[in-house]
This record gives sequence, C-alpha cells and structure tokens, in this order.
Amino acid sequence: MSKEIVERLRAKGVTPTIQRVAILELLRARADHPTAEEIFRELREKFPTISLATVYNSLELLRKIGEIQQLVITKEKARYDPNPKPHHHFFCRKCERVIDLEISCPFAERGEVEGHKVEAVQACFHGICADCLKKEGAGG
Amino acid sequence: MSKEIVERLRAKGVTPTIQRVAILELLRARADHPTAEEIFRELREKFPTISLATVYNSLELLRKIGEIQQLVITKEKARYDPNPKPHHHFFCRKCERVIDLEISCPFAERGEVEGHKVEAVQACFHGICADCLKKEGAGG
DNA sequence: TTTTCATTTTAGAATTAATATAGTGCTGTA
DNA sequence: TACAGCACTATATTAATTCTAAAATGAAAA
Repeated sequence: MSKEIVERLRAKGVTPTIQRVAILELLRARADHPTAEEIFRELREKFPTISLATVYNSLELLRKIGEIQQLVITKEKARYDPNPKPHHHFFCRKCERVIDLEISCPFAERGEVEGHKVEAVQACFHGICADCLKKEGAGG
Repeated sequence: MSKEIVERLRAKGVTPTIQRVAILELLRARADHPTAEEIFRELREKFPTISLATVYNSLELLRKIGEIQQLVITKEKARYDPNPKPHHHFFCRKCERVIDLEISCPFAERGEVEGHKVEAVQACFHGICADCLKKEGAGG
C-alpha cells in the first residue's frame, strides 16, 4: 500500500481505505485506461470480497477529488485515467485500445474558447492506430 | 416533408419514410443536439404512434449512411448532430447545452496524429458557456 | 478492553439507455 | 384478393450504473 497515495488521500480529507488505494495503484500501474468492470476483475484476484459497487463508488470519489478522470469515449462503458489533467486520447476501432497523445490544445491551455470558460477537454481521435496500420500494410 | 431530404435518402438507397424524414428535419431545425428521448418526445406530439425503437433504429440508420453523427459527451445519453462532419463542441455544465464550435483541429484536418490514422474526432470542451458566465458575473 | 458512533463496504434490488424480438401493417405486383 | 418485402410498433431483454439498507470497520471515549 503506497504511502504516497495514502498521504495524498488523507491530505484531501478522504479516508485512504484499502480499496481506494488499490484502485489508484492499479490505475497508475496500467498504461491502458481500464473500465470499472476490468478494474473490478483484476482487484478481485487480490481482494476476493471487493464488490463492483465499491469500485464504482471509489472511482466516483477519486474523480471528485481530482485524482483521476473519467473518459467517456464510447457509449457502452466509461474508462478511467489516473492522469486527472486534460489531455488527448486516440481510440483505435480495430484493437479498441485507448492511447495517450502528447499533443497540446491551445484552447485548453488558454482556458477559453469563443467566450466560453474551458475547465476540461474530452478530446478523442477515432481511427486506426499506428500498430494496426502496420499490420494492415503487411497484409494482416 | 422536405423534398431535399426525401431525395437525399433515395439517392443513398434508403426509403424516405415519414419517421426518418421527420427525425432529420427535427435535428436540422434545432441548434442544440437532442437525445433520442428528446427527439421521441417532440415527434410524438406530431405523430402520436411513433415508437422509441423507431427513433433509435432511424438514428442508427441515418448515422450509418453519413447523414448525422452521434455525440458521446456524457455517460448517460447519446446526442445527435445533423452535421456529420467532425467538428468541436462545448458542453456547459451549468445549463447542460451543447454548443457547436467553429475552431478547427490541425490533426483532424491532416488525418494523422503521432502515426495514427485519424478518421473522426470527438472533441468536447467542458466548462461554463458565455451566457452562464454573464449571468454569474451579474450576480445570478 | 468494551462501547459508541460515524464512515465505508457489501449484496442485491432498482433504474435506465439502448437493443432485440415478434407480430402488425403498409405498399406494390400479379 | 393473395403475396412478398420492408418498416413500424409494442414489449421484453440486456447491461452499465446507481441506490438502498444492513453489516463491517475503525477511531475515539470510557
């Protein structure tokens, strides 16, 4: 149980329960952006009594205190990102991976667009990722 | 029943039924981006026998033939946009309106970002819209 | 240690957007 | 009229998420 995370949660006035810390650790350890269901399935191996409701509750709490962000990319399921700062994503319709992009958006940085106050951006490019393009080119 | 829409659908090999044309007309007449439920409620006043399933089916069909696009902005409900071309949106967390933005994204135009092939963008800025900012400033 | 009390977790029920199914009703043809 | 083919409607179903109420936990007080 990471001390750093425990302290972070305490500092924000949130009890650092085993479940919450585990969720945050799991998110940070994974490069992809898992769904609540995926988080639940992975955590259950270590903590067989954890419930899906707790996963949802904890994700919502962590989002509220700004530790993570929820990605709304497809209609079906939400995904979760341990980086709460606005940044862009790429969704590959072949392999269905969600990839972080390093590009920056001038409007988000400025905090303003056409007179509206920008607090966050949910920007997701859809298409085919570099890996899948390579496979296609190779005749896959 | 707009002749232009009827012809458009015919040209794409889709029977221009009253329901389909009405949905497309409704979408074009509204500046906001209604949900399936909202479309259903409004259409039912004119066509009391229309069913929600038909609304969903028609929206999916219209999306497939490239007449409209589905916006995935919040987890709760999908919204529909009569402009099928990629463009940006602003979601106001106060009034919950979805506003079209005129800004352009260089990556979407180029069709490429960090080696990935871009086919579409779902870019939505979240924050407070100009109208709500004005009201807040006025002490509202 | 025991009691107390607030907080958190849990299990299961409820909710709800969206989809699938099955039957009904058009429209055109012979 | 009989038939074929599609589109529509009503209803049931699915699946993600939220709600609810009870049990468990943990910290503080006695």
